[in-house]
Amino acid sequence: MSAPIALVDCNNFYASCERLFQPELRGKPVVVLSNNDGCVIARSNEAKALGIGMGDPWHLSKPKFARHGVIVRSSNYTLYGDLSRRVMSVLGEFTPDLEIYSIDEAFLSFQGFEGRLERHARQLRRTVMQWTGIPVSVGIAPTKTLAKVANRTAKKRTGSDGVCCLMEESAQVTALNDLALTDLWGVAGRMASRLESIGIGTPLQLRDADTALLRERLGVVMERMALELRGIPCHELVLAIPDRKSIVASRSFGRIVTSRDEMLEALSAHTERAAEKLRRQNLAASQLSVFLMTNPFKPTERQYSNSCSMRLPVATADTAVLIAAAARLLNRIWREGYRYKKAGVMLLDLAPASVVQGDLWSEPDSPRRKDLMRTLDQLNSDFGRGAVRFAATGIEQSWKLRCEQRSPRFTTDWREILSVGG
DNA sequence: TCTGGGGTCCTAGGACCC
DNA sequence: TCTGGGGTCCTAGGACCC
Repeated sequence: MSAPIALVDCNNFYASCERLFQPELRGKPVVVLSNNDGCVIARSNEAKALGIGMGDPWHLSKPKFARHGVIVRSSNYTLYGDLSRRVMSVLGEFTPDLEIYSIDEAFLSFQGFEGRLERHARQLRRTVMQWTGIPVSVGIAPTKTLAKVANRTAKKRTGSDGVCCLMEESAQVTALNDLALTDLWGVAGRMASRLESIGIGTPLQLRDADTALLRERLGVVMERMALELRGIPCHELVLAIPDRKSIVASRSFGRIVTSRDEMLEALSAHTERAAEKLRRQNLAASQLSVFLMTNPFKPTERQYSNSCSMRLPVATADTAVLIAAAARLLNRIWREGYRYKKAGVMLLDLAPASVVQGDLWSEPDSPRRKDLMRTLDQLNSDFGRGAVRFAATGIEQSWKLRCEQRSPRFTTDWREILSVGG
């Protein structure tokens, strides 16, 4: 039997956070809205009971909310982030083997607590409530996928005291029988349709399906899913926090954007935020991508969406360089005459900045350096001295890493962009 | 008028090399 | 003149998650 894994999940996390500081919200339907107050991203149990769905657009739901006295809050991510850290630190008191999976969820190893798993879970639950005021549910099972099922069952079953243990096969069958395919962690609408098309209509049927067939028809993900449902772990706890592989900064516009200048301003702001995140995590990016789009919810309007990415000549976390590159990319995909609703910047191909040591400046005659200097001169003439100065800093820090890891092809990409830009 | 933002993993297919 | 096939790397796109 595999070691027990517990999934601790905060109940209606954002709504619970709002309640913490406004006790008068307790017992009432509460929803939290997304950026720009666009749509519902969290609901208290009372709000769920009213049939309010995740992602419901606020502007369509307003009358209903008014009718039922639903209390509405704009989101406050600083608050949620802070409370999340507090909850996680309490969980850390219970075990060092902790994987923080998302802002409101963590997987814990319960190894060593066999025989008193539920008692241990109840104590954990009480402690988190006492120390942070946030209610959590705990699901225990031999695999992560089953722990997800257990957590869901704990939330749903009345009288479960917020804890559900699915270490026994019979208990697993009972719980799985209560679920639809799309209740499983990793199965959404499209995959459910594909499963149904090969005769698998329930979680139990998926568990018992032929794994070779699953792999052949649907890929390795569903094969693992079946194994996990049988209690055979395919996903281990990830105890060390891995470096990010990409960083995104994007926003829907509060009001429609139609001019290139305004778009550039927005993208510059996004790039700045992304670069800040990058530096905070001590990383550098080698690739940058920019995207923009009109409002897809308005089918009567002419639609346009596009994206463009480029490999940077060096890995950098420098705001000026990244903004200069983003401006170049915008020139490529900008089309006049559309009503833009959203835009963003993505940083990719990230590497630890601390590994990056440079010796470019000690090799004054290196052809790569000359290549780069021409590029920088061009940047300089386009974006002013600042760009070059900052770019030089970036190169100094990252040249060696680039040379070791990449072919020199990137220089042509970079110059191609420079020569095409408008 | 008004529909979020930030991530990960897997796969297929093309480029390239030998 | 004949004109193969396997391995690897990279990218774009799909699907999913919170």
